[in-house]
Amino acid sequence: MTLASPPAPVATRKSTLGMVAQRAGVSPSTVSRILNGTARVSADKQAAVLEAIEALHFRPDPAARSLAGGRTMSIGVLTQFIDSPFYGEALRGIEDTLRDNQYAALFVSGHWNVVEEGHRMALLEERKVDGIIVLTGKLPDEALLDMAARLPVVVTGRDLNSPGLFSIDFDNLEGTRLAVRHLLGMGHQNIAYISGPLDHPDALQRLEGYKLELASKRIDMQDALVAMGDFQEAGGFQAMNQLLASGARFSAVLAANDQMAYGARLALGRAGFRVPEDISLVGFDDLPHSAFTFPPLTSVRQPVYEIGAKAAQAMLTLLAGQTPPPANLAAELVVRESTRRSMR
Amino acid sequence: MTLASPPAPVATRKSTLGMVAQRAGVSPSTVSRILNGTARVSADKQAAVLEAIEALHFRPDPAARSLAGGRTMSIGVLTQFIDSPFYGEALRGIEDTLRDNQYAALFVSGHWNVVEEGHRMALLEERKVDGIIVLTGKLPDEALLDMAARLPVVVTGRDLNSPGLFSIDFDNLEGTRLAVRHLLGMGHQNIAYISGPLDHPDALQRLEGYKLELASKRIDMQDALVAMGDFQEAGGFQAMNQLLASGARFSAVLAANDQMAYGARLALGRAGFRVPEDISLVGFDDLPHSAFTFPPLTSVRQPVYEIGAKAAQAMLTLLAGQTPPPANLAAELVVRESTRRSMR
DNA sequence: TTGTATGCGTTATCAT
DNA sequence: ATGATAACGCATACAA
Repeated sequence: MTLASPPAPVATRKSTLGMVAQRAGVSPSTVSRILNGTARVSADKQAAVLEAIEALHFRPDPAARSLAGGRTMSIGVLTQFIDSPFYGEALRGIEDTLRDNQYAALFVSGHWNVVEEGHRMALLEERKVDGIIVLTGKLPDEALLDMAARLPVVVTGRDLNSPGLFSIDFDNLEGTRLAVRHLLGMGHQNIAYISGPLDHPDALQRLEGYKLELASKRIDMQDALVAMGDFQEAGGFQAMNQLLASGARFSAVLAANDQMAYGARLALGRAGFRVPEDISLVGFDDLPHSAFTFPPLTSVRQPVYEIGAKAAQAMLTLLAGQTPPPANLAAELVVRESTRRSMR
Repeated sequence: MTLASPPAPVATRKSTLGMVAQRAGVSPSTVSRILNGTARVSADKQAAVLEAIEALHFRPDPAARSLAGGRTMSIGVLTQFIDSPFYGEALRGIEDTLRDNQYAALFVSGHWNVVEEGHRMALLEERKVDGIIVLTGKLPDEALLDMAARLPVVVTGRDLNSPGLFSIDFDNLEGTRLAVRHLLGMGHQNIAYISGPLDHPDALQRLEGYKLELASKRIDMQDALVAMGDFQEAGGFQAMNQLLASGARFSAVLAANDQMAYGARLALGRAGFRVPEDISLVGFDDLPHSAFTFPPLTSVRQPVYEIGAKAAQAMLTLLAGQTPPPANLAAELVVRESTRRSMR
């Protein structure tokens, strides 16, 4: 070992932990400890290292960390469609929160397909993410529990807790109840319902809320008033046409999501019905767009951005070895101009 | 070296390249070579290794690869808002294409803010992505060129090519020209325009197209017919109100994107104007939703998913050391029901 | 064509 | 509290 090495030129190439150690006159381990808060170090060394990090613009290499068994500072996020209008806001909430904490998000899409979701989860694990946030999806609870045994997991859309697994449920059931109550309160006795595909957890819960609220008011649900959609505009359009063609009587329509409500609104217009003069219409999700449809759509609002942010926060808490506080984000009804008192 | 090792238990823990080599009876380097196609190996060894990989379910560790200076098999994607309705489809195109080629996408958001975009680019480089796809944004060309010197870069929204840099431009200018031509052809002489924010590249190009088409038909542009929006519904709404309040005469409105067109349509409706009977309305982007507004919106369509897919393909080509073929995705006008012949 | 040896940047184990 | 040292899993120069 040569005694006198030339004074370290400031960050010629990419600086490493070793270079920081050298410049601060400490061992690499000490630098690592300071970086990770793994152990206490004396104040003076701490200062020297911090100075060196600053001077060399040092940033730990995620790959090296990963290899050495440390944190990768990245969180996997299993979403269903990267361009989902609904979950999109949640992604933003997650991204913002993680970024503020030096974590990077690795987004993958499961396309509402169990097999694909499984593959993506495996990919995330392979990539050694520090934790996984699952936005709803169709994975069986066991799969999540199983994953949670190895990695912190936060999941939305279910009520399922265990050590290492934290869930934030959507208020789907209460959401549709709110909507039905609103319509009932305005004198609508016959409320049609456009459901999402029933193999979809959100769809199931929302339909349940519709039934429950009706039942609680002692109104019997008419099968002829329920049509199936696909959670897209096209499905809402078709479902509405079907409802119209069936000859069933109704003065209001509740769609299981806003996109289907948009489609239904078009079908209604085409058939010569005015909204809300002839038929009242309510959506679910309160997409940003819903305040600007014609007429603006009454819709059930879920604080999706906040849910994403809370999910990310919960993940950080889990990562810190603590238990996140239960998160309950209530749905609320945003009344706009697509609903009015029944004239019948 | 012991002669008889117990028959390798199939993938007890995570299998490594070393384990594959051992099982196949070759050296680790040979396995690596086969994995990367770095050199030719004899057919028999090749087969043995492939068999072992299969049997052990071996998947190379991205972190280790990265550390050793190899590919990370991940591509950074700089988008502006992870939940953008417009670019969302491009993200899907990118994701699909990359996934089919064993690459993972690392999405980051720049929020149309040069500084933030710079930070995100740095983050991507830190994470040792193999290449970066930039969806438009405000980064100066030099920044991209600079990055391209170190990493393959594919960028949308500009016309800028150099070794290691491939660009796919949107057809913004021709897009608005198409829309104006359509309106002109229907007898509309006074066409109002709702522009996006002018510090936004897309907005600038689209406005230019509007001006150019008008000029080419020897119609002089009236400043009073141009209002500024923010590329969101709210901005379109306000801009439309402003246009209405100004007392300017026009029989058609062209909005620089669909979201503003939605807002404009609401403002029009509120003011008692019918679309298209009183005023024709054209949007830009042809978001999936536009086929279902009331009335369905005539809009300029850009094949966004395809652009995303092409960008990803171009990246793969670049990664393979080749030059991607020039990609020209033409815009087209989708005529729906928000436009009709002028009655004046 | 194939194998050996070395290093990538960090964390963890074990000393001290 | 701090330092030396050994992995982590892979790619690659070098040797054969």
